[in-house]
Amino acid sequence: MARPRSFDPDDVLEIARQMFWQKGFQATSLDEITAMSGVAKPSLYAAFGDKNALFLKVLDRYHDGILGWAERVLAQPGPAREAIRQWLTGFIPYCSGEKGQRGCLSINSATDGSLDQAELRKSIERYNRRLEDLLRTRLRAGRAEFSKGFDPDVTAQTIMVVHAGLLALAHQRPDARRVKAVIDQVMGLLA
Amino acid sequence: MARPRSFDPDDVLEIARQMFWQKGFQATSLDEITAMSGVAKPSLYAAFGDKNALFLKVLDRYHDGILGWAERVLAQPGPAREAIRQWLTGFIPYCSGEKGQRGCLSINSATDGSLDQAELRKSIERYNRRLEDLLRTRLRAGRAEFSKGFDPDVTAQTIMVVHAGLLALAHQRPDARRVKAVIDQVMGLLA
DNA sequence: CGCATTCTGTACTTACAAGTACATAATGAA
DNA sequence: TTCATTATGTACTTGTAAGTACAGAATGCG
Repeated sequence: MARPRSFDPDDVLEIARQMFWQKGFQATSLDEITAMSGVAKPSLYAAFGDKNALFLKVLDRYHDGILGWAERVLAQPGPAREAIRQWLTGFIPYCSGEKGQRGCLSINSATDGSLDQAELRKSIERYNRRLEDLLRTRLRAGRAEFSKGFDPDVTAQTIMVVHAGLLALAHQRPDARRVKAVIDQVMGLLA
Repeated sequence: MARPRSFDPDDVLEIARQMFWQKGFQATSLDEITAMSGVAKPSLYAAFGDKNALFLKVLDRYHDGILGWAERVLAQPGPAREAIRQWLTGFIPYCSGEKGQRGCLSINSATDGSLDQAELRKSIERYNRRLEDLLRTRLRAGRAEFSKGFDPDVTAQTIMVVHAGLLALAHQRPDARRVKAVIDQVMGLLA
């Protein structure tokens, strides 16, 4: 009944994700996204709303990707300890070397002073809460593995902090072995 | 022999620090700094160079402040364990509640896509290295307090990661008690 | 006092990015 | 085929911020 869209919104979101992740929200212009995607600005506005709204969609997509992976890894059978170690270890490629330079889109965006802070914080908070829930649930389920004084709630928080710290320091492109050594040491808390 | 400067550069750096910290590099305009400081743009350019250079001076000042404090706290007599606990605990006001929202200027700036990344990374790297050196030195000096397998080098890295993680998550304004609980748990690694 | 020198304030240029007006193209339905 | 409807592309407006030209003010020195 009307002219169909000539592009796949998911493709554009994927391109925008890479660009926002690489350069940040503010430093990425819609003109650049237009150039990379081949989709003109009025179409972007029609499909996604303004730049803020586009970014929030990109961020949700990013969050969903990480959460999906976390669910898969943390749902594994076997000791909670090993599931969590594997989850943390999986971030090493994103926390070290050249690829680490861009850090984490979620953490990065929290500082961008031109984003709508209210919406942004809600999105990030939801993401952090879900991630922490996954960790806590797994730790509680594996309680039998740990000593009597073990506190799964605080430990889940601590792992979140370590995870955020590794990604915050990733911009410095640390050596992968050092990152691994830190993870190994932190795993000592799961006892 | 010429007209003297009518403002104190340190005052301007202090004002700029607050503004950059609150809103980020890109979102803070020189016009705003002019308005807050009462110093006109040509004077800013003459005194500090362009916006990048001004920011780097502000960042160095910020780094020096934290390093100075860390040196004081970590040079304390007594157990290394307590010195480090006190150092970490001292960040709680900056990692929680309303004041935590702005996070850490150093971590925040690492993501800003419009800064000169080369100079910026050098500055941050120097800062991180010096901080880690302070921690490592103190841990090595207090070796007698710890068990035989204790690794002061990796532990210094881990503390850096936890520190960065707390400040990265600070934007979500977590509860101070939760932050403290995480620190307490991490202190368990110093044994 | 008069002069060289450096700072200050106003007002400007330039560049770039967000968002939009409008004419046109592509579809499904009647 | 014709129309209603929605997408597209060009070109525009608007706002804002970085950086600067230039005239004038404030100092020390001779």
